[in-house]
Amino acid sequence: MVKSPPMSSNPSQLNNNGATGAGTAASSTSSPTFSPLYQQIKALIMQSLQSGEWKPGELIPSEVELANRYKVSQGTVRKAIDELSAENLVVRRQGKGTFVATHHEAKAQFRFLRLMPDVGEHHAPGNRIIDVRRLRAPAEVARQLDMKSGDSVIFIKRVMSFDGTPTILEEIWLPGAIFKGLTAERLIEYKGPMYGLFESEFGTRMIQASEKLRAIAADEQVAELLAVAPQTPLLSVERVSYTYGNRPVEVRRGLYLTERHHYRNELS
Amino acid sequence: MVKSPPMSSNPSQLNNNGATGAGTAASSTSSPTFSPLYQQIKALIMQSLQSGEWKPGELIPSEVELANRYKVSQGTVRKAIDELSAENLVVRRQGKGTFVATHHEAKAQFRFLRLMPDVGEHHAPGNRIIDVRRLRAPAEVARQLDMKSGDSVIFIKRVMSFDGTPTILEEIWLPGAIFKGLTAERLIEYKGPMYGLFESEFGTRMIQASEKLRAIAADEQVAELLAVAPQTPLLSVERVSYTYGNRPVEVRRGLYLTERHHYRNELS
DNA sequence: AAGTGGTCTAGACCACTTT
DNA sequence: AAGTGGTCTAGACCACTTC
Repeated sequence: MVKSPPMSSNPSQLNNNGATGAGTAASSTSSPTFSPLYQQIKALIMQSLQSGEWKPGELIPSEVELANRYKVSQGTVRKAIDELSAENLVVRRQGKGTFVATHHEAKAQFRFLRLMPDVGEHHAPGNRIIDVRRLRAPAEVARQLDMKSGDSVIFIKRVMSFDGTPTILEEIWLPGAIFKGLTAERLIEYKGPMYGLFESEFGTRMIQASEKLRAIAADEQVAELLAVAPQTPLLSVERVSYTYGNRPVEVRRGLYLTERHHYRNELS
Repeated sequence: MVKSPPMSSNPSQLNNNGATGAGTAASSTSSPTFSPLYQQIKALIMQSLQSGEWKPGELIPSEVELANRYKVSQGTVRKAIDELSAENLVVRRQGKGTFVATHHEAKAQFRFLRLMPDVGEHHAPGNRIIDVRRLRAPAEVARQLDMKSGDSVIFIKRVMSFDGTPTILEEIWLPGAIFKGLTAERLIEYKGPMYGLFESEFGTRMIQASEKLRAIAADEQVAELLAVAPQTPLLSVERVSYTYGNRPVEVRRGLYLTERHHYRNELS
């Protein structure tokens, strides 16, 4: 007599385990792994993001609409979107809706560029493309990109300048299969962050990255490109970037001149 | 006629704006700033953490109990604790309860130590205390600690070793008023992370930190302490640590030898 | 006025832990 | 069996945006 819960129809093909309440583990029989409903919804939404059903910058369906589509309550959809929002995959705007996150925004610009000027503001960097070519992946790069050694990759070498001072020398490797049409011209003429170009022109959105930092001494070739003395200490930043599903799609090795800049990191 | 919501008594001195529903902005009149109920609850809980009503490692009252205390629903308390958990101020354990986070845990150890060995696991570091003394705060340190130049600070200088290899040279400044009884003996005899000592013996818990990284060259004094050649490139890490209420309570300048280690950072 | 995300409540059931 | 956090639902009202 204690119970008279409202009871809606069971979510179609989702693994909800009967009743109104929630549940994590298996209930009836079979099936190896179960997860909370909102995690399943989250995974479904992420699939739609990955497949391009909703593109960067676009509005995704409202919470009510998604709740109807997936046959769950709005609160469950809400919790799923909460996590996607916390992971910077979508952006919520009160009164307007929920949008697919994009690298074409002033806000998202510096999420992947942690080098800050010691004093003053961040200006738009200069971008000098030194080299773009197609080559066979070196063993170490292939390993990091989860490719076979010798597979085709696009290689980019460039120098970024701040206030006219060469500051970052970067080498970038990208899977050739994904970034087939990428040329030096396209990189030079493109205004804005490189990840914006990748997202718009190649349908590949970087959503996470892992960096290893070291201090090294500039060799002669590097010193010349950065216009500093050989042996100048440089901050070495080796990055592997990932797209949906933790698929590695970029290796980037940067050398940062830190005489008037620093790499900012918040520990929390 | 559309409404017959359940309606509980109004939360005592909290700024709930009538009715069952929520609300952010002002409703009736007066009062300058408002915030969602769960934010107010979060602030109240944080006060209890800061005041030491619930100490690190201890169990805090259950969600139901807190809901009764603050005269709000369990869901509202839940959302408050969700955020505290996301900020690593508390740790939830299903079936057991919610605990105040502590630096005395294997898990929390490496939240503030990002230097990782290139290969293999992290071993317990050796800790050689070079100097501990009381002195007047240099201008720059005073500024970072929000103190007056010349105020009393505790100064610590130490070298940490991994696998017997000197790897980190650190200088640390702490407000003298807070860390009065801190001696070299105490630092040497203490086993475990320094932040655990600060938390247990001085009632000051570091909850957040901000770091600036640079590459520099070792001078002769540094080179000798780290047993490397002068001019060896080192990773300079300047940290300001904060306790509750964003109060800065530590300045730390570290020089990391990155020949067999790297500073790991996840961008997400 | 209608639609969207944001807050709050109440109640139910679940999984996990301890008694 | 009792208590705790974890999930799910339904419904109400709010603030913000657009029509």
